[in-house]
Amino acid sequence: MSNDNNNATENENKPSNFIREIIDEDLKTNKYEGRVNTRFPPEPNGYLHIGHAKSICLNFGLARDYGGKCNLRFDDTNPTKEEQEYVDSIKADIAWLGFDWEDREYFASDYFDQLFEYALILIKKGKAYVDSSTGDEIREMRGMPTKPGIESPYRDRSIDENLELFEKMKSGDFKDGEHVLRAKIDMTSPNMNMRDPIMYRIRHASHHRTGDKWCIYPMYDWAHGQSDSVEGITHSICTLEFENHRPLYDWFIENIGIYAPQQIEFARLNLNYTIMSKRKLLKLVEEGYVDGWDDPRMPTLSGYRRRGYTPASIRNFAESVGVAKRNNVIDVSHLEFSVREDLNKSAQRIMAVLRPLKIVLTNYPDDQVEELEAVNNPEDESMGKRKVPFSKFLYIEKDDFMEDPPKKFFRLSPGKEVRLRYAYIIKCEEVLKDPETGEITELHCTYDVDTKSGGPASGRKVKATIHWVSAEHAVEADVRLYDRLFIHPDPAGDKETDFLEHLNPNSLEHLGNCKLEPFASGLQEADRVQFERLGYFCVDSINDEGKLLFNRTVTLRDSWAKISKKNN
RNA sequence: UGCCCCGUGGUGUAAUGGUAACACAGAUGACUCUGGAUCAUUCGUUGGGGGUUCGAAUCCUCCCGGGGCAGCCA
Repeated sequence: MSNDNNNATENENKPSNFIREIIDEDLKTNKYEGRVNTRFPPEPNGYLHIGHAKSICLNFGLARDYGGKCNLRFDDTNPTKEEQEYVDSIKADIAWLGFDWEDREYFASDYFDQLFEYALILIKKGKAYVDSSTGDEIREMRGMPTKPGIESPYRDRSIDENLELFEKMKSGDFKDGEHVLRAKIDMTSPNMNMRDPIMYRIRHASHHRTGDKWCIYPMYDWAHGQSDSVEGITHSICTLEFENHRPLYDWFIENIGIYAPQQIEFARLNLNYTIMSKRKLLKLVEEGYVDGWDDPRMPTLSGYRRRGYTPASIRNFAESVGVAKRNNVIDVSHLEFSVREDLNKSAQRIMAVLRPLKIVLTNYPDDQVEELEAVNNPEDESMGKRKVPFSKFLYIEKDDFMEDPPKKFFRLSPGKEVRLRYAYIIKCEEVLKDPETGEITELHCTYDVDTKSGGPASGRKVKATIHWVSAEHAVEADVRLYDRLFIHPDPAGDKETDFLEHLNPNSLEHLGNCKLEPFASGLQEADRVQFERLGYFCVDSINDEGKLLFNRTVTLRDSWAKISKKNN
């Protein structure tokens, strides 16, 4: 049932975008000998989220469509934040999304030796120097966006002295922070990134891959472009905040004198009612506001996977949001549309009663059980049919009965009729209540024998058809319903308010007494089904007693919900 | 307030000097043994001023608005 379409080869709806235009132009002018080589460069300091999915689909999609390649490269230049666990999860998530980096799995740390050699070149050219100022001093001298910086007193050290000090930095003669290697560019540049940016810092920290081999680590700016260059990347696609880094990216490559890829920036994906910052997501995980990186309420790929999203639905979503340079906030309804569209075509239907209300069919023979035929998926005839047992004692959804219904309520109420899906039309004759609490405990109904589905009078129309489960045959299950994690459309938008204050206290509801038709007993972990009239659900796990636990992926579109909301 | 980027319906994205389009969302209706799906209809937009042009969302210019940059983070 979990037949994930796990190759992202389908030619989904793909409007052009400015990046494709750049590539088209480069191909026309033969700028890179007709090559297209992109890369997806995550830092292994957290789990991938839906924003990364956009970048993955973009980079791998471009490579696929232009007959090029896309590398996976871990940008692991900061040993204090990075872990193997994240490397593993990132690879798993990309593979799940349906993309294949083949044998091109690289790490910035693969290039530490090469980067060191490049640094030597710049030092020898008099274009890099060891600065022995403190962090505070460097910050001070950098100036402000509106004010030029001033040059460090160490800026004019001799090449020999720089060479010697840099070697000593590498060999561990200094403590953290004693020196840095800086590029000698222009302390008065209006672009802060060009004010003698730091290339290396001393960090006596163990790296998840290089261990204790290094105690100097390259900064992002010093590592990224050169890594691109070494790999022969043609189009180095990154997000908008790196726009001001491009002159530096180009400067390093030009001054070392190596192959020059082209950096292109696009607007990252933002979704309302959630956050995308890895730092904040980490906080939710570490402080227990969610169950982990893969909590189904998280915007992580592992969260969506556990929630029941299909890879194709996320790919389609990522394609449909487009690529541009303007900041954007996408409404979650786009994402929800994307899963529903996919699951509607593929999901097995079953009947499930989440909040059971007992029904007795007073005129139905006591011991009779009928096997009724039900359609597995009305959108896909090839999925066939199944049998559903019907008997005198049934459960229906509490929401499907109202003792005192409003105008447009079409479902069951005293004296009214509804059709039980695939079964009979029934009529509510009597409402039984708990004498203490007044709570409705049971409904006595009669059924109309002639109205059996497919039978002679089955054409008789009633306003509504509701789902049901035979009490004696019901499979017990737990179900988790999810709502948005935050009540605020932009939880992190207001710098004054802690984003945690916008958490939705009702983002998770656990239902422990759900009744499912017998078909459910054959379900496996990660299987996705539609509970008719309710939504799409995914098997989270099955406990030792064999009891199923479901996560609700997304509700069905629900026009009644809108009507009843309007009435309130 | 130095530099860089960006302003197209409620949201996102197209239109690349020639009728402003597509999707989502909303509304209405048809159909329906899922108030689902499907189908039809509908709502609504080029931030503002000036300029170039037969013709401007598109080119120029000024203004306004939004975002980014002051980590030894990426």
